[in-house]
Amino acid sequence: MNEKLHTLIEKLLEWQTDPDWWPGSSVFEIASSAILTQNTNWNNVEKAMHNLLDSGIDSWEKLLYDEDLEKHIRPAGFYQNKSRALRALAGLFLSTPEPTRTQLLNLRGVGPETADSILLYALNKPEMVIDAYTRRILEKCNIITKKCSYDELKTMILGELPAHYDVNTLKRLHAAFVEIGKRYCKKTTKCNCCPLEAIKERGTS
DNA sequence: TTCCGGTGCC
DNA sequence: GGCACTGGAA
Repeated sequence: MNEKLHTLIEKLLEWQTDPDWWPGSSVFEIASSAILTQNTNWNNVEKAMHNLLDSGIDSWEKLLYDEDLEKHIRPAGFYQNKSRALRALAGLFLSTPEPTRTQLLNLRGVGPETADSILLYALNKPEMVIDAYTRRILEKCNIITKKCSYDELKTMILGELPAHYDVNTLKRLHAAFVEIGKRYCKKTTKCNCCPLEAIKERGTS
């Protein structure tokens, strides 16, 4: 039990963020954008998604056989890696509509964060997403160090959640991390206007 | 550790 | 012109 982390999570859950904040109206759109957003500004992801949808690519089958996939997703960057990952994901979803975490992780270009994003937001499975925002906020609050692995951090956070947490709680918690990360906890800015500042200043427990 | 990468902000 | 952006692979 980490008192400081527990308090921070309680605080974040008080935000009452929208559990359905992740843009996209289908499993295809949500899961595809999870690939596209890897280390990339969301603004660029939207451009890539619009290119796909404007070209009539709105299903795994169409994406799999689209010869211009690289061109369409170009604005999202890393387009060679991401187009390969998208095709791999399309193949998996076409054969298995509800893939497991292990199946997702076996795809080249799908790591733990992308897998958890797809499971939580596209398939409504109870997984916690650990992203750059989550990590940065917890580092600046002196709750973790850089050495903390993805799985360690995920386990740590799940251990502080209310006993009967559900999928929407996980979505709202991650949404709150993203919100704080985007608005206050920038990489190069200070913490003095952050709503979590009080927690940061509190000593480690 | 380094590479993949276009976009927007400073 | 420099750098950050909801990562992942080798």
